[in-house]
Amino acid sequence: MNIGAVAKAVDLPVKTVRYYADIGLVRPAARSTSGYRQYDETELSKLVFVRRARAFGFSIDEVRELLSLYEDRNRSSADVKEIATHRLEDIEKKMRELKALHDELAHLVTACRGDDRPDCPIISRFATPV
Amino acid sequence: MNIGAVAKAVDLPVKTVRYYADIGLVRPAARSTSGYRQYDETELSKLVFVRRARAFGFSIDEVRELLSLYEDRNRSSADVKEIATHRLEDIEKKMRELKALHDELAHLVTACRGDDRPDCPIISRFATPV
DNA sequence: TATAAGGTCTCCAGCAACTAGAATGTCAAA
DNA sequence: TTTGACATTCTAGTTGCTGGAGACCTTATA
Repeated sequence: MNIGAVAKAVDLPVKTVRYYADIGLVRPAARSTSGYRQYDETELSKLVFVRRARAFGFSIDEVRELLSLYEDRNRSSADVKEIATHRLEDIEKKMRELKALHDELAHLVTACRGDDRPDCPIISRFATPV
Repeated sequence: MNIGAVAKAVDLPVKTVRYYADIGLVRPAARSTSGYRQYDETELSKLVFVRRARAFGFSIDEVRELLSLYEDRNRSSADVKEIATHRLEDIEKKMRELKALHDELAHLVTACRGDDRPDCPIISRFATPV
């Protein structure tokens, strides 16, 4: 299977598949005589796995780790759970920060009249000392 | 005021202040004979302004725009409100996505026993077809 | 068989917003 | 005077791709 077909099948851009090959995340099974990357089912599964994990916000390094667990028949679910739990904590932290940001900005937007006059609490909030 | 003192005063790394000067976001008021960047109160205010706006997730380009509004005595609050409102929408969208991600991952983490056995719904979730 | 279209290759560059480090220059105090 | 802290410029790295150039390969159609 050539890279174009693979990309279509796993719903990733060709460039990305090539990139994953370059960084050794998911290498093609082989190369054709003319140098084309050849993939088969095993790699397709891995690429889908990677796409999913990436969509969950796992970094490439985390995906690499997850992938090795996925490939390892002896992996324990504890290892996986630990990585996922860390990610969950990151997400929760980010959510809290985003919430705080949102609330303050929403407050400012509400307070700003949005007319022709220059007075605006949003600008003031950024300008006034801590 | 030299860059080190400025950085301390506005609570930004020296490198960042230099970077902001390089990209023309906040330029020093002058250079000393030996080439040192010289800042005064005006730039300090702007740098604080930039730090705050960045902390709110505004991109450098948005900050640039905000900064020009901030500098312009004739700006209308409507302009500012529009930029802020867009940012607010971005934040809300991101929050929704993060929430969805969080809930699914939390579900998976809960479902994963986290013991020595390899069975793990987190891995399965990434591995099974859409 | 020739040719055109489209797929693939490698390599280089760039995105955002810094950050790190090297090599060098300047300044103030002991 | 010499040390040490600070400053300068420059290059390159970070993350995770993405775009383009120029060249080669494959397939279909005329």
